[in-house]
Amino acid sequence: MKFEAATIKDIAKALGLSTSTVSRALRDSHEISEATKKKIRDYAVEINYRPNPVALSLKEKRTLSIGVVVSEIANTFFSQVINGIESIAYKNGYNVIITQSRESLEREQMILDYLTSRSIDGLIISISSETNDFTSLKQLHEKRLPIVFFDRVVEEINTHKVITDNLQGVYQATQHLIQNKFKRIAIIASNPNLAITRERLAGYLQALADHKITVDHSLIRYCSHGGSDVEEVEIAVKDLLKLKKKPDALVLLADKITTETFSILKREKIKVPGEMGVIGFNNSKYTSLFAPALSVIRQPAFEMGEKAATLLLNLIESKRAVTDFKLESLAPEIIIRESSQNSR
Amino acid sequence: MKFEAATIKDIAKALGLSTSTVSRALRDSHEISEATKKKIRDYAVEINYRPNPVALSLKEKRTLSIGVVVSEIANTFFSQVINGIESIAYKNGYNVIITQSRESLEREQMILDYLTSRSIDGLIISISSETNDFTSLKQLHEKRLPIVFFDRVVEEINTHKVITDNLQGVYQATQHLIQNKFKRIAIIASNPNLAITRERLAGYLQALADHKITVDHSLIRYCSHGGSDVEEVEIAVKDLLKLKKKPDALVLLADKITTETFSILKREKIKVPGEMGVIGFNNSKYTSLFAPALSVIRQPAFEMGEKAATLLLNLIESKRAVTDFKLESLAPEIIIRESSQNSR
DNA sequence: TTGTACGCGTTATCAC
DNA sequence: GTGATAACGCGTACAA
Repeated sequence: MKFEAATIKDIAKALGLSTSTVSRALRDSHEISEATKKKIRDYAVEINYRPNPVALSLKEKRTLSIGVVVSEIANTFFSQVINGIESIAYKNGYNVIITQSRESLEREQMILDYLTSRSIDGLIISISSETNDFTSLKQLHEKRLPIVFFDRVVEEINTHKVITDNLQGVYQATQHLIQNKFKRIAIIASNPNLAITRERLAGYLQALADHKITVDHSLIRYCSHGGSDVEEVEIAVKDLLKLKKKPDALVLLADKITTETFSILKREKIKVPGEMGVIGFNNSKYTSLFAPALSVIRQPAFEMGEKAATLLLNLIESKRAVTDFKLESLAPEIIIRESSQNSR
Repeated sequence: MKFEAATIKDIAKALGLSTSTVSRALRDSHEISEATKKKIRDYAVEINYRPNPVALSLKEKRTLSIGVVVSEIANTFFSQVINGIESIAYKNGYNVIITQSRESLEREQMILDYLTSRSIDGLIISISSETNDFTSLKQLHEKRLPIVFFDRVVEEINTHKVITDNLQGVYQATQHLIQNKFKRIAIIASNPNLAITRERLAGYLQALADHKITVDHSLIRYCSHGGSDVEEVEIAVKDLLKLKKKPDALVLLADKITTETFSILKREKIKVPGEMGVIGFNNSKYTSLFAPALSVIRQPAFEMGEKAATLLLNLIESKRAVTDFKLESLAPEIIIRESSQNSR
């Protein structure tokens, strides 16, 4: 079952003209007489002619579409980034093909293989938490596929990158807890493979150092799937709760880890913030409706998407090879609500 | 800046063969000798040859991609549906192009125009809340573009449709409130243009009728943008609160209306469920973390996506014109939590 | 001002 | 068993 559409040929035949005349008329070439142009245009409208983008792509070796790879669309942060990307892309006549790696390296490879077999002009990607092998991304980069990283970037690949100032965000969050008299601040991080995990941890460590608090390594936990595996969060939280010297506050370094942890604490009837102060990364509006309302580190997701898309379109449309790559670091927003206010 | 990839021609030239031989060898045709095949295959692997999907599309008049139009990706319900669509599409070698109408008829038209100018093989759509003119969808349908509707379907267009059993869902939710001794149950609906709005309202009305409660039309409100316009929800809620005979419970007929209303009640310090019982459509996991935990009507979103995609692929791949169209109606899940439990 | 011929990458058809 | 050619739809260099 297929639906057929009109082509230039159809117009040419119907009007007794050649395809080139029709083509030129439709592109408003000055070498076509107004009379013919009008005739052709009118007929084109009449039969609702649309140029075939596939034929154009083949000819011009571009598809006017960009690929986006995120770990999960349903994650608010990513869907907001995608909104940003989309808004810029559409404005510039580009299509956006969105795909999800679901935190799997294997799926990410498949997607990259598929997308880049020539059906996209450029790529915007936040790598999966599993990804520790960048050869296929490197190959694509060497083949000069325009790539922009955001959020989970690959440090070793030299191209545009858009991130949140992760270190600052976590530094401020941790400092906020310290100033609220929390004494044993634990942290649950995502996969240590990821550069953002290391940066975020650095913010935590620096805040402790600046406030002359010695690091207790038993208070640092990792979730290698960034919280998308519910059990790993459960293990991390319960391990912390089992410690002889329990933490009295938590910094949570990924959206899913944050909500999952909050849910576990609720289930375990741990009072927040009474027994446990909580602040964590999360981009959902819903966290303000939690009880207690959740303090969060919020990333400027929409803006990140806009920036990433703008940079990518620059790369795609630049005539010569770009060598001056930017690292855009946007300030996160620290939203203090009840969950991190120590009443002691 | 562009990246070039190997073509059949390159292989042919390098090996001193014709393009047709190479093409046949790569498709494992029996009319090519094993020796030649091996030589060609090895070289193809060596230079990492990938067939150009654009050329294939042009030749085969299909793009192996399907378009999806939703009002907003960031809406959990839609992102879950998209997950379902994606899972089926990828399994069958199809690409998914996701777009957002942002509840705007104009944007929806643009998207349809763009997508269907031949760059997709089929369409899965949940129309925008503004859409009351279906001519362009009808035209596409007449041109035999395979279309599957989900959620917000167009009744007048005869094709596959996947919906939740909206009437039942709202019926049960309303009945639950009645059984919990709520006496004045108000309802905030989405745009009355939408078939789902009418169905959902019918569920409410039927539940009232079955329990011999007379309908009070002052308790029925509409949000024409489905709650994506914050103010319209604010107006609806405040109007209800201003009534001389205030409602003591609310049924909310769209995801955004639900969370927005909840947020307003919280801000206005209306006790839920003490002063106002609440139940509404919502697909986010987060609602269980609200205080009070929110009772919801949950749609089987992932499954809806799977079903819609499966039906669409059937349409696309069917040899003859399909005339037997299905209306799949999936059961919603009514999740009772605190917000709808009357303690009186 | 308009028409002819070619190429983008691939495969089907026909020829050798 | 392999090669040449046409076709998919479009735009453009070259011809007229």
